[in-house]
Amino acid sequence: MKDENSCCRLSVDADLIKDAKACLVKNEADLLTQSKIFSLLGNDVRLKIVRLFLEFERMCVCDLADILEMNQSPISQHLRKLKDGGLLLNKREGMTIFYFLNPKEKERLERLIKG
Amino acid sequence: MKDENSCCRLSVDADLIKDAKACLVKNEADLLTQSKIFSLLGNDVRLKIVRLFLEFERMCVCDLADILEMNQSPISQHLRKLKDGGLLLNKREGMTIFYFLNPKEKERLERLIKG
DNA sequence: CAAGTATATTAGAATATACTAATATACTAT
DNA sequence: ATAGTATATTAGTATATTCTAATATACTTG
Repeated sequence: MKDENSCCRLSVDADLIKDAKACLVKNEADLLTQSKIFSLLGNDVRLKIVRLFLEFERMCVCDLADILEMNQSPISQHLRKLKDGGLLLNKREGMTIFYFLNPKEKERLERLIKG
Repeated sequence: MKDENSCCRLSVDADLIKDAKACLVKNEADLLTQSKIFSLLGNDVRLKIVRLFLEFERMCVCDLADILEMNQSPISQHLRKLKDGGLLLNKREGMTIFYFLNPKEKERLERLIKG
């Protein structure tokens, strides 16, 4: 009789299993943060947006709609996700709401995207 | 009358739009590759799997099922995606199919995940 | 070859994602 | 205040994702 998920080698690798579990627990805190960021950058429209902000200081929704040749609504929705995820901030100036990289995340994003 | 997506500042920022479009075109090639990798790492189970492979040379499906306390089937499905995405390779040895990092991607993954 | 085992695949359900189209909000400026 | 404009939000639809449960595959080994 064997565990539903385990093959017969279980006893041999008991140490690996234990060590690996410990390894995950140790990194649990930032793992979810990290996967959240990856999933934000895992959409090509959002990745384009973030890449643009690495080159161009600040842009408004309709700048991006023009650049990406998309409607304003989906751009706005992506910007919201990026803002909710902490990657972007925004600031109104007159009629325009400018978005820009959250300075706290800029270095990380540069590292992730530009290498 | 105005373009559906554009606000009245369009003419002012014509250069930005042009430069930004050029910027995207220049990076188009690796942008999709990059967003594909990010989306693979944007799932917390897959991120855990890849992190584990950065610490432990090679593991089989049921190692991972034990470690992550998940059924074999979803693990197998995630491994397939990681393999299809070029991040993992595998090799049968006796009864066991071992997965391991694709050496061509190891450095990139280390950079992305460990910083 | 036959039986057993590790792994892969499939179908299906629940949920999440990303768009369109329409509308609401919040500000500006006369 | 009123009208106008930039942006945000909502409802709805099509598609994608991720799991479970069941089954198929491919190998090993007696």
